[in-house]
Amino acid sequence: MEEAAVLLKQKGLKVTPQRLAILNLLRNTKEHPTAETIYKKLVSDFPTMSLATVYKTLEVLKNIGLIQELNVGEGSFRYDANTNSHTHLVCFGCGKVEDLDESVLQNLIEEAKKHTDYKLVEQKLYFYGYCPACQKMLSN
Amino acid sequence: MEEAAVLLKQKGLKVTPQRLAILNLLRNTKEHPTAETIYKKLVSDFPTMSLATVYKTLEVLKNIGLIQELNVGEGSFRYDANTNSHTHLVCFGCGKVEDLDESVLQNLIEEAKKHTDYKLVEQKLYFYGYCPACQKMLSN
DNA sequence: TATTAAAAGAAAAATATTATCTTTTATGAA
DNA sequence: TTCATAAAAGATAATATTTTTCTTTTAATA
Ligand SMILES: [Mn+2]
Ligand SMILES: [Mn+2]
Ligand SMILES: [Zn+2]
Ligand SMILES: [Zn+2]
Repeated sequence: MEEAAVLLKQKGLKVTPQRLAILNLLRNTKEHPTAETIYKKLVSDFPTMSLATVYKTLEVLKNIGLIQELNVGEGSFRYDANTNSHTHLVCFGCGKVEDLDESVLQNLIEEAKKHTDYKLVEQKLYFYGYCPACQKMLSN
Repeated sequence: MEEAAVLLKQKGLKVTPQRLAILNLLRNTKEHPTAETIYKKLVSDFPTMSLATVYKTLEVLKNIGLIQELNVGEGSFRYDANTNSHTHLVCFGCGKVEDLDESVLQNLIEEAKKHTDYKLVEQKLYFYGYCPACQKMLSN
């Protein structure tokens, strides 16, 4: 049995095809999809899938630490199976959201601690700009 | 005439009591209020104020660069009359949002540029944790 | 003061998300 | 393997935030 199934069981939660499908979809994409996008991608394989189930499942997966929720400032949340605190790039041109796969963040939290008396737990860093493709379009 | 009024005129926009009131409220608070909160604070002074006007005004003020919109991951946006790209602290305990008034961000964008081929325009950095008051409550 | 385009206000609509209710199913026991 | 049952899925309604539409009011200019 895979580790996600084990974790669900440990928490007293049922292992369902929908939960595994949503998790696997997130684990196999780099596009940080929204609940709506996830639903649309799964409904062909799971014709009875409902949007409510997607939302409820995302909540569950988030709560047990298998995924994280992103908020880049759109109307809706995006989801990411990479639960590490990592930096995202958001393209103003096409709207895509990508990882910045370098540890720009590495010592940022340590640096921030010097400047506040908050007990810091985590941080979110989003960069906004234009991806290479959109830069080309703009220059034409 | 104050500078905000001048700017509105320059853009061909009318200078209205509602617009000035919303801007002044934002300029005189440190709490990064939501549209709803702004509305509630103003409705006593402006009994005819409507929530739609608050939303439309925030959109206008944002578009002309007098305020910025924050999204710390709640259901709704917050607003800030400080339009500099600065870092925010969000308390998991009481939910308040404060500025981190140190330039933790200073060279962050320069550092990030080394690691991406995006054309970077801006960034958002939010730290999450517990404010001093909430730390005390937790330790009891 | 009169004209008028823009803004305000009121209310409806649109979205995203959450809650409720019924049906189905994963799970563990017999 | 069934069977019982609590949990999850699915359908739908409700909620909350934001946007849109429409009418009335007002800021700006002549
Ligand atoms: Mn990511
Ligand atoms: Mn601020
Ligand atoms: Zn792009
Ligand atoms: Zn606090």
